[in-house]
Amino acid sequence: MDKLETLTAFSALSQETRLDVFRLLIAAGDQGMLAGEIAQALDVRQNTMSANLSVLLAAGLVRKSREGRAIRYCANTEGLRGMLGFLLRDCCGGRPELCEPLIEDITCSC
Amino acid sequence: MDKLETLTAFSALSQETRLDVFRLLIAAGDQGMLAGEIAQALDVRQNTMSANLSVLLAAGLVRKSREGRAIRYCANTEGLRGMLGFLLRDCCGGRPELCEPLIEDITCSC
DNA sequence: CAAACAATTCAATAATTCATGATATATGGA
DNA sequence: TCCATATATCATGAATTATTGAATTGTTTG
Repeated sequence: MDKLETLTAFSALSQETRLDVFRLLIAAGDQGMLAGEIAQALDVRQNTMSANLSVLLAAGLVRKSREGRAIRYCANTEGLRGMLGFLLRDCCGGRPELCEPLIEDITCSC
Repeated sequence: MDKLETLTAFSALSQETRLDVFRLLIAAGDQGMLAGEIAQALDVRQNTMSANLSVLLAAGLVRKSREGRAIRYCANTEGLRGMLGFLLRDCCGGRPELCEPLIEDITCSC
């Protein structure tokens, strides 16, 4: 993850609806949610939600897959991990081996 | 850390100069850096840097302390921790005890 | 193939954010 | 007190971002 990707990810999460979506998808776990379900759960219009989901997708924070005529979205913990990795890369006096294991663990494949 | 604070923190880190500053301060560790040093290191005008430092301060991501006529800024890992905590609060099917220890550890008091 | 449904894209407006120049505040030293 | 240094604030204009209504694409069912 480079600086631009990290900025894009932070920018994506700095908007209320998108933060709500990401947290919802984190809570939903591996099975994710359909776009329509997400819009309904958060009481946001369909096209607004679609635009916000595209932003999260472009930021690498969610993944999508078609399911019949609906589209399923899942949180992409890989993206979150990359973001934290870039942010904290030099946090231990340039010895990343001290922090990287924690960053690996935090993204909850638990 | 509530939703508004989290949004403020993400917003603060979604701007290139501020992301650079935060990473610089993370790397600088406990001793932090003077406002002028930061501006010089990143080649940013004094008033622009001051405005950006205020944003980081308001977001709880840095702390400041006066030192003679200069002002020293340090990364505030507490703020980062809160942000991640809010983001991942429900990541383990509502069993925070699975993730919170990791979130505690990640902010590198190492 | 046509109708219904799910989601996306487009164009336009409204709101927010950013850097800048000028000015102001605060501290230390002569 | 007067000046120099270090940082912060203010007002402005330029650029970016968000939401909306309307139109469009892709999918399933009859």
